[in-house]
Amino acid sequence: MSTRDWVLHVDLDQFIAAVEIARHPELRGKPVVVGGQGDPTQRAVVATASYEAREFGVHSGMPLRTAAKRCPDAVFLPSDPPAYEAVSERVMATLRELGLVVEVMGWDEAFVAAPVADPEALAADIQRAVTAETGLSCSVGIGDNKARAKIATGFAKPAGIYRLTSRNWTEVMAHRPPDALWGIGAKTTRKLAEAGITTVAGLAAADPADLAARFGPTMGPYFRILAHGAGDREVTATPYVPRSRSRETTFQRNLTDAAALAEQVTLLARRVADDVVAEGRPAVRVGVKVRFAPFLTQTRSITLESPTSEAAALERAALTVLGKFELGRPVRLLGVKAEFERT
DNA sequence: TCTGGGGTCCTAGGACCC
DNA sequence: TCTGGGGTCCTAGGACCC
Repeated sequence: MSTRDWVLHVDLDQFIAAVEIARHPELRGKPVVVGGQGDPTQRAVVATASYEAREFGVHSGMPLRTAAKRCPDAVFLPSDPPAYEAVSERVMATLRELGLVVEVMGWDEAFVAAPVADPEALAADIQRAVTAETGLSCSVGIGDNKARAKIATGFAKPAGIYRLTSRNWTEVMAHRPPDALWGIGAKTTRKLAEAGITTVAGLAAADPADLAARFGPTMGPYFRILAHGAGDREVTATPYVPRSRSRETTFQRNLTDAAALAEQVTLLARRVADDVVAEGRPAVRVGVKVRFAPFLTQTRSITLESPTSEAAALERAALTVLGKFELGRPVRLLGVKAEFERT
């Protein structure tokens, strides 16, 4: 076989739980749930559950309280982002040391350019190197573009390798619901069903003009392209430039008092200002998010008169934006966001 | 299932201008 | 002044992803 431009998608298995198990070996084989402060009575959700915990129906995004009901014997651990960040960097460094172009997609996943004749052999090399360096296992999807490589990884888990290309796309994907595609979720799947489209094959055959009318001029036709498994194959190591920085907090007890809300917004704005300074580019917009009990979320924002990285100016702007809300009802979450200039 | 935190991109309406 | 059409900016919300 000749050299081709394969794309590999590398995804660590149960990453956060695996990092915790690696440093607490006595937890291996047990149901482990990581999230929040590790206290299942608090307002927080599951970041990652070990495969043993998933057997009980525990999954990411589930409230810790629910996880504890489903799996009372699970070990609950607090989330420790700096630890995951450090392990993630070692994984990415390992991939680069193999001489690969790596496009990082998050703590636990990356695309890798694979201009090789035997992508399965490279995938196995990657798995061995990652395990040797970190003790963690990963799954690898092989595709003729990024979209297919990403979806392939789902079929490779755990610790496997799977190849998805134009050759087997229809056989593997045609009968599946639209949310099997990367970029289509539950909401769009439901809207598609209302239009009589319930499978990837149905979406691939849909009328682009009809999709545009239902989902907008960009998203509609794009969904059809997704259903064909088409997409770009360019893997770039260019560091990405953030568009925004934000901080938000869900309170353990709802807040109502105006002074307390202003104080919390000020604290969040200070943290955002630190991030803006670290970024080295001024903010052009400031937004505030308020989630009222039980779960109604509103946002307000302003464009700054002039771009700034000054903490005092960002705090003032955030308080001004807070003033645009009709407060008085109990608040469960506050957030502050700074946006940078689009280039 | 009483629903975290940090992001990205798209849509749509109104303001404003020519 | 019974009211066209295009372009851009601002703002709020929605969907999705890790």
